[in-house]
Formats: sequence, structure tokens, C-alpha cells
Amino acid sequence: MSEEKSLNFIEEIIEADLAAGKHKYIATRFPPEPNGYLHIGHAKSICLNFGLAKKYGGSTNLRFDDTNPVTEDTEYVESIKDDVRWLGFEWANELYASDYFEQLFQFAVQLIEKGLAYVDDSTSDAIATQKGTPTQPGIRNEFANRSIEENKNLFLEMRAGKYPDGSKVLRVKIDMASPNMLLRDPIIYRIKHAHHHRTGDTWCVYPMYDFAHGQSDSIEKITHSICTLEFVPHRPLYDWCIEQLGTFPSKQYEFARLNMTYTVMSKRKLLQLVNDKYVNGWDDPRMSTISGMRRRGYPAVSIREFCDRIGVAKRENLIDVGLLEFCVREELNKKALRRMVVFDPIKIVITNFTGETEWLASENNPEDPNGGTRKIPFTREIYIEQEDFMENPPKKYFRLAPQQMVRLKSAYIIQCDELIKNDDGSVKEIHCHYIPESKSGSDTSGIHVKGTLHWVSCAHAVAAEVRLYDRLFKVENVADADGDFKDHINPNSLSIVAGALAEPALAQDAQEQSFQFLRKGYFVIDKDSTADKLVFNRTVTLKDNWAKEVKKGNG
RNA sequence: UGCCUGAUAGUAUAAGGGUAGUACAACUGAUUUUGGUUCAGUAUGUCUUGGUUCGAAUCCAGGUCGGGCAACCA
Repeated sequence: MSEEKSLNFIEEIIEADLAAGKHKYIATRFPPEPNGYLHIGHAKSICLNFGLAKKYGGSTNLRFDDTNPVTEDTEYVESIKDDVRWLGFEWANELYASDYFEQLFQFAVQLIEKGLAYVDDSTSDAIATQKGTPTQPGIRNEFANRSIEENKNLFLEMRAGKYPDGSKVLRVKIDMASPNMLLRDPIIYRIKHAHHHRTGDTWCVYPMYDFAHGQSDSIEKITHSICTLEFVPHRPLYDWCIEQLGTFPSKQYEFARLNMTYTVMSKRKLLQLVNDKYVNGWDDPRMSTISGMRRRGYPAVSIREFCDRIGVAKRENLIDVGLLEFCVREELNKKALRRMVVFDPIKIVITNFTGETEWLASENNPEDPNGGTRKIPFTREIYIEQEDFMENPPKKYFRLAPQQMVRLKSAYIIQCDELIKNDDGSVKEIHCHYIPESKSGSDTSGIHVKGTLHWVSCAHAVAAEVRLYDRLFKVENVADADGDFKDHINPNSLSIVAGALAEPALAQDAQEQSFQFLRKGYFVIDKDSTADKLVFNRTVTLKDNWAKEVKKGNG
């Protein structure tokens, strides 16, 4: 018992339903509207819906909620399927609300025949006005008095294309005084002479979400229809339609959607980022989309783990993006190959190294015993990172400084002897000597150093043009304000173009694989890369304790 | 001034009348050829006021604060 993970509230409902014999199986669905790419918020819903069905031996349908032809497109359908598959889930059926258009239309006719629906010729503005406000009841207009025959004829004529867009709607007759605005005779059909990405020009009337969604659930015999909190007020309408039509009693349950610090996650804003060319597309590595994260090298298993850890509840939440990064690091630590690269070089001359190139073995991944090794060339002249050297270091600076010793990863310990300067006083190169007995793996020098640096041999370094992407993030508390979108995006999140020098093995292995560089974090080489033009996406950063030390020391 | 929701460490999430637990973040220490990893440890929490009860995070009542609701969007 104590070993078991506690249930979330939806699992409790399901177990109670199963125990009470209410259902013999459970059926869920993931119902995206194909009007954009999926983001990390959708991942939560996907993991929940598919996860529940898997846990309780049920099935999950992938259903596209394509009831609004003007915003939807097959490009989105394909990307959604790719993303769900990539996350590791299999749907029982691939379905579309548009598959049900004929049946939904007949359901609407049934409501008319029961005297529960009427055709309204009012303008959009008039309908809105007549609806009243949350504190004032609405009023029902004269169109509500039309006869069943008249309503039926008009509705058929609407379908036949006799009326222009916006001239008529079908409304359901519930209660114009309801405190729930959604129950004040909601519209369930509207006229749209628009081309639908699947049904083409077959239809010119389309059902609204509230009517289509519940009935689609019902048709598919979905037992637990799980959606986000903003649909809570829709539930009475969902239930009303099912009750009036006597269809399968699907039930809706709501959970709080995912919000994440520093992360832009509304579809509207993501679309704006794409349309206004702040990014190169929906799958730009800086985006919070699933495809963007895939390109940044986030493993699918990490995203699933993240969704598992954040839990499911009804309170508004703001998850620290650090948790996602933790899940990514946790996985990458075990899998990512270690490679050395120098982004911002400074030259080191090892004055007492006189031999030819020495090929040293280096572990590909110290945490993976089966990771193997590779050979890296060590020579008299090497590059290290500028930031790994300080002429006037603060206390507790473990890297290279005058007279200080450091280890070159997988090679030797070196000591800094002399600085060669440019005319302007900047350091041109650093002269060091190495300790021959300190060779990695067979160190008999007895010297202990606190710092280990990455490096590349000058003669063997592979020059690369590197485009560095960092995660795009919003400035907290500003992102929801109206105004210029630029204010909401931290400029540091935009890509950086730089030169770099890589060890030969990196260029050879560069194939959509995550690498880890000492103290630089995890990177993937983007799919657009060629061997002489590597494009790195920064996946997550390592914890930069050293930066804090220096900050404290100088303060 | 209506209706619907919700409130547990910094952030999430458990405990459904009986020791407030877990993860991330933070901090301390040990190990380390990545200032990473790993390991050990520390600190921090039940919105408020009453009530019921031997006992309340949990049940009841009032209040406070947060989110949502008036698209021919989903």
C-alpha cells in the first residue's frame, strides 16, 4: 500500500465507476482542433488521456475537433499525429468531428422536432444584447415562437445554401434567465460558406463546439471526457444535449491546464510568433511546441516523466520550468555523449610538449559503462574557452589562472607559466607546461587539482559555424498584457550565431544526437546541420554554481 | 452587485477525523578527471475567523484572496 503512488482525482473517479459497475471498460479521447501545433500543455492532456486508458485497460481515440473550417488545416492534422506518436502513444481510432456532420445534423433536427430548437434571424449583435449580462437575465425574441414545421424547413434551407453567412443560426431553447450564460439559448449551428479541409464544400452549416463535442463523445461511447477547467460552465449544456437526445451518457471531467514559468503557451501567441517571423516556424527549437522541443533534443520520455510529476488537480498552477529541465537532464545524463567544443577560444602553448600528436582515449559517457571510448588528438598548441581563464581570479576560481594548475579533460595536468600579450594588453596566448606523469588513467603525479577544462587541438580542430538557440521565454507578469509582442520576449532567447572549434569526433557523430559539453550544458545538432556548419540547440543548462560564487565574491 | 470554481513549504502534489509526506528549487557536507552526476543531511507549509469533536488540512458557517463566465471560437 505504501509503495503505491497515490491516485489523482480522475483516477479515483474511474476506480469508483469501475467498482460500482458503472462501466466495464473506460474510453477516453484526445480532441485537438487542428488549428495549430501541439505544445507542452497538450502533452499533459495527451499523457493523461492515453495514460488513464492504458492504466485501466481502456482505449483512447484521437479525434480532431474540426467544426470550424476557417481556422483548420491538414498541415495541423499531420503535425498533431506526428507529435502524439512521437510522445509514444497509440490511438485506437483516428476520427474527425466532421465524420459525424450528417449525424449531428440529424440530431439537431430531432431537437427541432421536440420543440427544443429554433432558427433565429437576429444579427450577432442583437443576440448578444438579448442575452443580457451575468447579473441581468436575457430576453427571448419573437423567433423563438416559430413553429416546428417552420423551423425544420428553415434549417433544411440553411443546409441547402439558401442563406448567406450570419443571416440565420439554430439555437437551442433552454433558459434565457439562467445564471449560466451558456444556457441562454445557445447557438448550435451557424452558416459558413467555407471550404472544409476534409468535407470540402459539402456543407455550409457547421455545428458549434458545445453541440458537436458532447455528441461526438457519445457516438464514440467515451466514458470519461476529460478537458480543462474553462469548460466547467459548459458541462450543464453537455449534459443537457445528451439527455435530450438520449445518447450514450458520456461524462465530462475537468482539470487545471498547465502553466509554466517563462513559457509562452497560448496558441494565439505561438501563431503570432510564427506569423510575425519571430521564429522560423512551429517547430523552431525555441518554441514550447512539442515539435520544437523534439528539435531541441528533449527526449519524449522526459516529457512523459514531466507530465507524470506535475500531477493533476483543479487549482490554478504555475509549474517551474526547472522541473521540465530536470526531467530532461535526468534522462540526458544517462544517454548524451560527451564531446569537447570551444565556442570562444584562447590559445595555450604547452612549452614542454615536444612530441608528435598523441591520441588519447576518452570516455563517451562516464555514466554509461557500455558507452565506449573515442580517440582525441593532443598536441603542443590547444584552445580552451576564454572564460576558463582569468588573469586576476577571485577566490575559489578553480580554473586556469597565473601559476594555477588544472587538468585538461582526458589528458594531462598543466600549469600556467606565462602570459603573452597583445599591444592593447589583452592576453594573446598562455604558455603552460604539462606534467607527463599526470596522464589521464595512469596518473602517478600525486597532484590534485580542482578544475578540469575542455579543450581542442589547434591542428585538428574542426571549424564550425554554430547557431545557438536558447529557449524562448516570456518576461514574467508581462506576457499577458496587451501591447507590443516584442516586449514579451526576452531578446536573450533569440538565436546566437558564433564560430566554434570542435574535436573531430563531434563532426563525425553529428546526427540528431544530444551531446554534453563540460560546463556548457546539453546540445543537439539540429537536423539542418552539415558537417562544416553545425547548428546547436541548447537543451538545458547545467547548474552554474561558479557564476554565483563570483557574483558573491565580487559583491 | 450574479453564477461557477479553487486555496497545503518558493513551485507543484499527497494525506478524505488520528505523527502534515513526496518531488523540483534552496542550503550544508562527502565523493568525483565535468563547479556536472551520485550520496548523506538541513530549513521552510495547511488563507482567515468562528463552530462541531477527546482530536480538524480534512466536517459545518461566515469572511478574504485567486481563476473562469456575456465568440455565429474550441
